[in-house]
Amino acid sequence: MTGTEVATPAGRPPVMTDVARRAGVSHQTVSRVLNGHPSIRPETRERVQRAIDELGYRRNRAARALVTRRTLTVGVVASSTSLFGPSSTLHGVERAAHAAGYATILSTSDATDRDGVLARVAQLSDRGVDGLLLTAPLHEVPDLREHLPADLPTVCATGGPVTGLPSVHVDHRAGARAVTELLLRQGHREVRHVGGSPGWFEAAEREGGWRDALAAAGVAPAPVLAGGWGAAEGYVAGLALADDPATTAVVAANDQLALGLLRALRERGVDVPRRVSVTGFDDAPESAYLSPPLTTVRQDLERVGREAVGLLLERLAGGVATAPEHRVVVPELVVRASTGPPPR
Amino acid sequence: MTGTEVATPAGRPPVMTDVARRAGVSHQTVSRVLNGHPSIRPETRERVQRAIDELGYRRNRAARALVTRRTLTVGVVASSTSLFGPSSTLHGVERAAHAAGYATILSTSDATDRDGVLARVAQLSDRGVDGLLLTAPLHEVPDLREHLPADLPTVCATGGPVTGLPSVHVDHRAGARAVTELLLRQGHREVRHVGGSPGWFEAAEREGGWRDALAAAGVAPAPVLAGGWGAAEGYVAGLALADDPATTAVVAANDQLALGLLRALRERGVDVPRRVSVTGFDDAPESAYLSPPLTTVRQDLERVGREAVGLLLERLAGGVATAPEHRVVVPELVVRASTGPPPR
DNA sequence: ATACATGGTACACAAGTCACC
DNA sequence: CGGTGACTTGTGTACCATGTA
Repeated sequence: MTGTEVATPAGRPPVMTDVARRAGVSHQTVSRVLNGHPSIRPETRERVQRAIDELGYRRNRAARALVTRRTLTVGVVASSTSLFGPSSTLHGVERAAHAAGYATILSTSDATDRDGVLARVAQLSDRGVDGLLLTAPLHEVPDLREHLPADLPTVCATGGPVTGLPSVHVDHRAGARAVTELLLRQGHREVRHVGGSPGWFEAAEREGGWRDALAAAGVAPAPVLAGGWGAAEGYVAGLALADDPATTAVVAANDQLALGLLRALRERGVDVPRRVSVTGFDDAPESAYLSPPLTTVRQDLERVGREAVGLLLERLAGGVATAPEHRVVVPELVVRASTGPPPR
Repeated sequence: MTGTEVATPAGRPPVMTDVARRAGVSHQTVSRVLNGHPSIRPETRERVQRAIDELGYRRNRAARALVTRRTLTVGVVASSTSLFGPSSTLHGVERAAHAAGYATILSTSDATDRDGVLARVAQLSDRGVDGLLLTAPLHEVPDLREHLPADLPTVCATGGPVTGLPSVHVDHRAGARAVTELLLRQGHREVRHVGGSPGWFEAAEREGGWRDALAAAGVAPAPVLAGGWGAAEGYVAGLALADDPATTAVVAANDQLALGLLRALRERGVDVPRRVSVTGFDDAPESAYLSPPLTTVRQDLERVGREAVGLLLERLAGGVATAPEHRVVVPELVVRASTGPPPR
């Protein structure tokens, strides 16, 4: 912290015995002070502490890790970290882990690629992380559990529950159902859907929620428009929808898609929300400032990250492998100006 | 990788001597194989390798770090990781570091807070990272160099050059000058500026570039509108500008601000670009899909991250402290439909 | 005789911990 | 309370002796 490198006369960074010598105590006593052993006279403790400060002594992490078999590090395997969702989750993870004294090693794996993810996991395991947090889309790997190191506590913060692993996830289905129901309530007789990237649990669940709501209302779902997570895909879908006079409402799988949709509809002179209502999913910070402000579903992803870390810390502390717990975070409908009753 | 935990008969994970025993060689030979020592018979090498595979042996990172004094880990101190800019840089950093065999420990420090950053640095240093990469806004710390651990290779990937440290940064000034010049060329007699968050080098430099261009054209700069990095601040600025008939062009310090501006102007019935031209900075993925598509400045931040890692790796390998190098990444003007000639 | 390939031993790295006084 | 000494964690490595080609 001071920048000036305090060291022993010998020139090398101080070690525990240097502290002991300086404080006039033994190796053992310094260790007791450092690890909060009860039977240490306050005066001794203070003398040791002073020696530590004067020498600028810092415990060597590697040596501790070697003997304690703990690194106070958790590995995080994530994908698509440039997207708003994943990056929010990661932020929550990093903060919560840091607050608990753990560092996070992030390893991004670009694809929905099972072997890629497993390779990252192996690398992190080799690095000696105490636990593992997965946020990559993994629903395609039903036997994931068997492919992970058995002795490495692991939790998921993904789109949905993962077989055999504790996980935290948002109830995307409920969120999508809620927006769709909103539109139906406002009088729309048909609601279209622009899907997220194939292979993502989030995409499948949101589509599922949309279907659920339609089914409950007795409306037959029109074909899903092939999508993705970006504005470009939304734009393409929007151009297609603009030419269809029957369309009065569109549920997009995320806000970026909705942004692209809005652009395409405006370009074609289709008024939102008077002729077509549009909704998103995520509530990205800028979605309140689109034209018109976007009706969407807010999901507290930082909380998902926090809770996932909490779950992991429980495993790290408890040691006992209780049944895998699945925590569900409920999203919240945010109604803005991009939705309204259909034209008559 | 297999998930089945291969271990010695004793039940504990295999260590080097287990491999040696199994291969019928010595401790020393295994080590030589592992570290690529030249004088090893191919046949022996193979026998050792087979033993390693059969036992599922993995070298213990902590033990290696203890003796080699290298962890193959770099620490990254970042702030505002939820913003598009920082998160792009981080992505480049993570990928480049991973490709070079280094893991990254991310430590986010929320504020433009010098002590906060230094605390993160100290924690990472204690963790035994081999090098440090700073992406937090740090121009306020002219004597930063003296406050950092002297023996820890450190580079910056920030808004601008940092005294005494190697760094990679985008030439924000040139970027801002280029957009401003574009507007002047198109005939605008006055160009306003909505600034970024105070305390950020990026914000200061972009404002500087705007001023430079105006000065070169002999135009007196109107007061900067207080800003930030979010759409909300842009919206506020936009409401103020909408009422000013003299305003025909606005340079925003980033795309989010521009998005807020567009929203406010549309709300007030001000046509973009026919009455007012608007530009951003960043070229976020969705900026091509705003209405109208945003003229902006693209900066290759992933490259900034990559190059910063490259600089760091040089220091880690070379050892020799050459003069701090500053690499500058030149941004690129992206002209879209949000700009045009002023109304006559 | 001269490389090369390997074994054996010993110690270092820095901290944690146990038994005993 | 706290000192002493010995031993542990898993690798890296220097040194020196061997054996083989």
